[in-house]
Amino acid sequence: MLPLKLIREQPEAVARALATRGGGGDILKELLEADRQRRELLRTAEELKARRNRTSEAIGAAKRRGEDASAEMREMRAVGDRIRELDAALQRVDGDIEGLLLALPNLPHESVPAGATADDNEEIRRWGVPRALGFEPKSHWEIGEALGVLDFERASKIAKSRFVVLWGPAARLERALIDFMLDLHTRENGYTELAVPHLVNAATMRGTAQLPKFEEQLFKTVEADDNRALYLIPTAEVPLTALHGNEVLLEADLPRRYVAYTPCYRREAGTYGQDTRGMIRQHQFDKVELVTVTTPATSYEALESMVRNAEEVLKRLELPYRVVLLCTSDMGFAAAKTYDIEVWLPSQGKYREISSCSNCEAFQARRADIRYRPAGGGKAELCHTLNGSGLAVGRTLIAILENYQEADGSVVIPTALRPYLGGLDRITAVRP
RNA sequence: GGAGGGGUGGCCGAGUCCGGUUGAAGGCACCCGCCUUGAAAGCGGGCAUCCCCGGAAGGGGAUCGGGGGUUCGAAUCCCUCCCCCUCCGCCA
Repeated sequence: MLPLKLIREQPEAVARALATRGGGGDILKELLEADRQRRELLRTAEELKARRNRTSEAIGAAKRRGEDASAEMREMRAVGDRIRELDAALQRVDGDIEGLLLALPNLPHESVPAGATADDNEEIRRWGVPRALGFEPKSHWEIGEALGVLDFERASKIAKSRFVVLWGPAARLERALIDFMLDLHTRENGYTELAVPHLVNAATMRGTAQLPKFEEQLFKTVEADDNRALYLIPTAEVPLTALHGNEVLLEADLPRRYVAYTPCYRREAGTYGQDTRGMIRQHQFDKVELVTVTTPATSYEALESMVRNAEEVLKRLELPYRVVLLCTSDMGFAAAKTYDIEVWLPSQGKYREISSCSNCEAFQARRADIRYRPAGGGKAELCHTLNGSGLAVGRTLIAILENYQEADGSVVIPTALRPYLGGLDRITAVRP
């Protein structure tokens, strides 16, 4: 959410910034008009309330003196009715403004390249060299199905498409990846591990900006009273960021750096044609998520270190990747600046997203009310919130299957992971 | 699921029966000053948030879990919803 004051005071600048993300102009116009209306109503209502307060006090004083105040009381009854009308009108306008504000995306940081499509993203750096396989690389689903460790057929039987069952060594590999990532981030990168609810309420989803705009992407529980419905989290970013909602933290306690493993649930509405085979795009996938809550002065340093923390996972797994700075139109709704990390997938001959690290600045903090008290005391200020995958576990598993595939169809386990698999160094065929 | 208790400022905690100078006592924490070689203690003072008007000084409004109602006036009365705690039952 953007501050209304900023929109009121610098409408052209906001419009320009939003235009680079593709739109928002008409919403801005509506907002400015609604804001004008609101302030007019507010002034009138507050003048009447001031009068009522003064008179009521006088009535109280008169009554204590035993004097008659029925004329004033009659008058104030009429004033009260008028106030009620104005307040009702005000409430409608406030609701409109809230709805409009919730529909506006964050403003991009000045260092973000303006662009219309993903082609305008900027490659920042590459690490590692794709291994020369010496044979035609197979896709992860070909590898996995041949080994009997990825079972898409049975998954769609018991659920539907875009689910998978992992067998034996693949299931174990996934668990190993989770452990490996959590250990790295907690022991070496300074994050605190949390286990969080996978179902959250609507207010929480609003705080991180999944709602109201992206409801169709969420799985939701059915309740007799819809207001009490819960949503399956699409990422641990949601509970981790909302954790400090309606709190005032102390600057001395910042930054807060959290890591959590959770499954993520997404409807993937509108992606019917994309990545239909394999487990690139699933309704349920595992992810180890990093979240930082910090001060505005330190949030961009924090973004850089978060990307490095996520990259470290790929380095240790010896998977080639590149880091990409997303352009204005490719960023998520809440982000002011985003780096994607893309891992090499031999079967596709290209890099594919495996992590996304964003600084949301105060956008989520304003919605969720996450503030901090500055070290010297004084007014509480909004925090900046950041999130990043460290990493998407399912896609990491894919990357291992594809990058470590052998001519005989087996898959070598990356050295760093072997201690987490009881020394296992290779996946060979199982009988599902 | 049943029975009871409770939600007040950064925290603790009065006030709610009997509505009016209570934005709210007191304490803690915090900030400034005095005292002190320094610190502590002690003493004095300050200290909620948001919104609107205003260049500022300042003025006004709202907020005692949320929403609604009664009233000239509500932290206090009424309705409703939410959350937390204790006990019983059930249960991984």
